[in-house]
Amino acid sequence: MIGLIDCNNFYASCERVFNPKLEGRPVGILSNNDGCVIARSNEIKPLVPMGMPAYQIPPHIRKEVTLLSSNYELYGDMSRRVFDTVREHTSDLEIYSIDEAFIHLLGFDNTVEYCKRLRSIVKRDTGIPVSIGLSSTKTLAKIANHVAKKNPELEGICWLHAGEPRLEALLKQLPVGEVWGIGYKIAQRLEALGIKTAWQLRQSNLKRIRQHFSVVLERTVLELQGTPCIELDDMNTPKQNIMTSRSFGKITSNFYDLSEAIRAHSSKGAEKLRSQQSVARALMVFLKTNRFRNDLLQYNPSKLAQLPYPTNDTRVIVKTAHEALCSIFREDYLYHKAGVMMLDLIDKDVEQFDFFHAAQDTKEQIKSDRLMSTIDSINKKMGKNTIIIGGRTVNATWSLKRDFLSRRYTTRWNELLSVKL
DNA sequence: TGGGCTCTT
DNA sequence: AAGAGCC
Repeated sequence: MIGLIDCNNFYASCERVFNPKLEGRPVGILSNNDGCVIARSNEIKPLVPMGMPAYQIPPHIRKEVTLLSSNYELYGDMSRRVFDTVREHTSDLEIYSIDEAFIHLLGFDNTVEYCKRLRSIVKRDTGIPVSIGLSSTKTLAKIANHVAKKNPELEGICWLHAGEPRLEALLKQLPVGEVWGIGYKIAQRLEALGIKTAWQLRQSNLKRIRQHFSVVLERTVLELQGTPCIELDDMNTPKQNIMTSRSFGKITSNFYDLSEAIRAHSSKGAEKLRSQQSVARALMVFLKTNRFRNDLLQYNPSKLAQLPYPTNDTRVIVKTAHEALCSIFREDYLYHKAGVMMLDLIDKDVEQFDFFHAAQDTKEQIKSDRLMSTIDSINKKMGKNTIIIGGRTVNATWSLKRDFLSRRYTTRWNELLSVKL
């Protein structure tokens, strides 16, 4: 049996752990640059739709709600705490996202009781409320989780047996677009074919689905029928691409703003490569103007650049990215976003023995590795950006807008929660 | 009016 | 490369 543990309103719940005044209040968390609402407490859900740009919230509602900038350092650490706690009580944990994990359980009689206990332990030890959906496949466990959240009398746990009559009734009133893996586009196309509910999808002809759509949807149908066929990557599976990008707090046409942003992004990309023991053979630098500003000229260039040899050396990557930037920069535009993608990644150890790519002098390679791992370990110990390559302006004009940021209560000594006695 | 990833066609 | 998905 598969269980899906999902943290309730995760970002809002994290904020509430350290600021109990937010309990019972409508709380929304904003995307980077305080752009749009990406997470909501239950109380704000009827007032502000998911994804609404903050500036579009009507003033009379804005007055009533608390909006916070996203504090990923806090959410990331709270996520780790939640799943460390879960891991103490289950053997098989597959983390799926910052706030969700699948667990594999034997279907013993008191599974529901067991999950209730787990849920209260997580709440006690981390302050985060979770719900658990149980069923025979991941897709059905997702639906069970949804049911658990919507029906408070279930106390956060819902077990859906693949064969039970209740399941049919439930799937019949579940719009097809709410099934995991079915987004807006596919839902539209399914509805055009007369498939409007999860039940109709479950009963539909596999061959027909395969013909009209893809194996992905075929697997979803099988999962709805109770046949598990969706495998997730292990958390340690190295990424195939690594992207680092940000939109700017303010649009800019200043080359030095852009070159600083690209330096920071490519440097971060190199760090990410090293953390998964990969090297890149190529990278791509891109710039974007603000597509919502019809009054401004649009320009969205990108430049693919080969690295001189497969590498994760910050110095080489920053230099290559800078040259790519120079080749696409035009000064007559106002840029809104810049980023760097690491491409064509291979495992570092494979690369070292790869005759065709052994293009770099071995001594230089060893020196580079030692320098990079020294930088990484100092940054790990002393805080990120303790050592950086090249300069960096604090509060650069391109940096993020985060006007409503809470403290990083769990990861910074100088931002700990203070209590007055 | 986000950022970062995967998969399939 | 484009287009779909997820959170």
